[in-house]
Amino acid sequence: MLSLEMYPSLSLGPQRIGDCFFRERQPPAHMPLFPQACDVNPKALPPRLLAPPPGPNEPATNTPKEEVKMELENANLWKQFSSVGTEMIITKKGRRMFPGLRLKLSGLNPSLRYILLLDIIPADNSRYRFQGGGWQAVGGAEARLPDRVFIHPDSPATGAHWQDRTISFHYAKLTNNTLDTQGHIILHSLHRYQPRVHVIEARDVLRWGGGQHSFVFPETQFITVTAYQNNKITDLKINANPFAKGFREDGMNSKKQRDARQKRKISISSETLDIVNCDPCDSTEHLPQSITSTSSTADLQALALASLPPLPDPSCGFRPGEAAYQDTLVPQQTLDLGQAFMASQISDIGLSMASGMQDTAGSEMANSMIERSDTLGEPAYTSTFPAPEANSSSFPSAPLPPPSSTFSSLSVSDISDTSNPHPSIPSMDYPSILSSSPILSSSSTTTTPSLQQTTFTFPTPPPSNSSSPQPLLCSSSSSPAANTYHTIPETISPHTPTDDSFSAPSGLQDQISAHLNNSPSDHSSAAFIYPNSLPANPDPAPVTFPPFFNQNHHPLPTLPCSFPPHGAPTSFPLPSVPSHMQNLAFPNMHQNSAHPALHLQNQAPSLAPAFTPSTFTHQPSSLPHPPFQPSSCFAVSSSFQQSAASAPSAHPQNLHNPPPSSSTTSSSYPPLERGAIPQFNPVAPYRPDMVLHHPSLLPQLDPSHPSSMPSSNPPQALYHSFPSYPLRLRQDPHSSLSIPFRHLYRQHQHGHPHPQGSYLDMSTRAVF
DNA sequence: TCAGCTCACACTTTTGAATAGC
DNA sequence: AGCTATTCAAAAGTGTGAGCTG
Repeated sequence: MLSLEMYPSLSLGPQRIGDCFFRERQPPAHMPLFPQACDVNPKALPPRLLAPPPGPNEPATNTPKEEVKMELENANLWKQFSSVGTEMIITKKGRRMFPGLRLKLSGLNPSLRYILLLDIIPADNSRYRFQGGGWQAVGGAEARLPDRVFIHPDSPATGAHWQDRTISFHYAKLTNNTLDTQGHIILHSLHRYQPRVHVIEARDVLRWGGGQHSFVFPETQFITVTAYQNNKITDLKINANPFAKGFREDGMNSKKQRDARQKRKISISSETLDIVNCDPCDSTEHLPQSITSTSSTADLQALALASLPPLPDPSCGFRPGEAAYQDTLVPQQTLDLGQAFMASQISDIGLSMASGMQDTAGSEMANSMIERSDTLGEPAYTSTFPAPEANSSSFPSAPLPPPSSTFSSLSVSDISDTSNPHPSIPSMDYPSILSSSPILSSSSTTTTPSLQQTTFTFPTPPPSNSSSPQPLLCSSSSSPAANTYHTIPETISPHTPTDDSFSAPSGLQDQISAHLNNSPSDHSSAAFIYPNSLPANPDPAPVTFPPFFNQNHHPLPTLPCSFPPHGAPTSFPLPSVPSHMQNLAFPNMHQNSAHPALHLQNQAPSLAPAFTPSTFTHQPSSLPHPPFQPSSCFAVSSSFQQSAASAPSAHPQNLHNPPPSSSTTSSSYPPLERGAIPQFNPVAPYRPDMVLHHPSLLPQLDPSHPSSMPSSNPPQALYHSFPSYPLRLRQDPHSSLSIPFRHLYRQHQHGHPHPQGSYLDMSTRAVF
């Protein structure tokens, strides 16, 4: 839990609470629902919405030179599921993910604060159906739903906080309710998705900036379902999830127990009838049970009887404990895929809980145990996710990756090292797409992992913590050495020519450069790395933005909420930017695009790209399905590689192998082929000009949809019925950003705050 | 007819308040 | 009075299966 003591900057007034945020277990009182919160008259807000930035004299924190790394703690469990074809139940009310994401972070600056986000993006453009024991792509994906982001409840927290414990996102819930008001992550059923975790440097929840690191673990891909399709998955979940313990063979809710209950009910009914009919059958023995027992009591009795010798066969045929007793004698069936082993390892969840595990739900603990057990005997990690074209659900087994996925956000080049592919994982088992897909054909020979270049550098306010060595991103891009993130572009695509590919208008770049040059002291002048940089894209010219953070802290004059029409171009004015730069649109933010615009002045650059799978297009299923490469975590470095997008090569088909990295030690996984995960293909680079003037580049969902039609007009909103509620926050009097935190809101449920953390809806849809 | 979805159900774990003991 | 441990009940998380829907 957060505390004001720990995070003084969180000591915002009520408006802060009402700002579409909800925090886990916070007092529910006085928390207006979103979007009402956004309608609050800004003028009524307390003067100080955000903590003042550190003073000029305030010591800056040093940016840690250590690479930010994220490890998937329960990677083995994930791999077990992935080897079968992970399915995630989604319900109207929201369903937790199991397995959950259990992560370990390292390389953070202990004194800086970070926000951890979880978002889930489509893995491809297909809809799936479980046929013939496997998943088959049967058509095109449905229109993309509002992109919501789950904010880890601890956010923002210091790097020390994140690194001292296992980070779990088990509170995040998935729903298929497109009208969901709970803030859950909305997904389509029978679609394949890829979770992503973002680490964003931030002074507090509303002040994001600095470096961003995005991590993708291919083994966490899953297909959403409303009911489990694959029995193997069901068995795995039952045996791994403590909440489903009752469904295990020896559980009270196992099929046999249920059948027994059913029989007993039938018997009770018939017995009751008999009693009513004055049937003299053994009333002294079972009548009390028959009359008073509920299924629960009957089960308890049955359980108690289980250890007893068989009861004499009642003359009436009513044997309450019979089934239960028999059930207990039935040995557990051996589970496929090492389930038996798993079951044995987690047979006593309570034990594991008692072992002193912290910060984990029971399921997570079970996972941990499973993980440990996996390290001893790890099953082959083979993904059964189908290759759409292959028409086959079965995949060859792939060699097991290292027990854990570790990824450094800065190690893009490492994983992309084509010259030194990981021998341990010669082939991936999410193959089909890769080999068959023309898009990936070029990359099929490369070991470069597909990277979602969602991380980018971003102006960071000076650290308030004097103990901090240096500000993470205090310097402009002009001084690469100063910022560890600035080096990412080169790191990612060292071999690519520098340049040029960045399509930002030269004028814009000049302006930015000029601005930077003129504002040397401005921390915000740091280079901005836009996401979705293509590995192939070599040299993204770093795009620098004018300072987004105004160091001067003034009362917030207003907190206007604008409601731009859906489909309207997601552009936002940048006060401190030249007039011709005022409308800076992010391609992926368009309504019909996967990710609506993020109207964050100082944050938009960092976030919008981060949550924008630019490569995801609502293409017909006929499109080749991108391959899925399990095994490694794709670190998304925070460098900006916008150029990739603009360059023709940005297209997945034209992707080039990233340059080999000199250091491969940071990643425990072998390099993945680029584009293994479709949406992570650096296809859609950020190109303001393209966005504004090249509608054809926008995602095409429905030909009939206005947004899909080429036109000079801005793309139409994908979700017409849902207004957007950009929240305009002002961190200083000089700049006002239209913040697209449309779904940053707090949920009220039965008068209680949302217990599951914070959600940020990146879409244009309103939560309410 | 059927695939997919919703809901109630029973079981389980988790959580927090109440209580007891020191 | 304050702290810790225990107990208890409510809330919430599970998969299942019947029923509904298009």
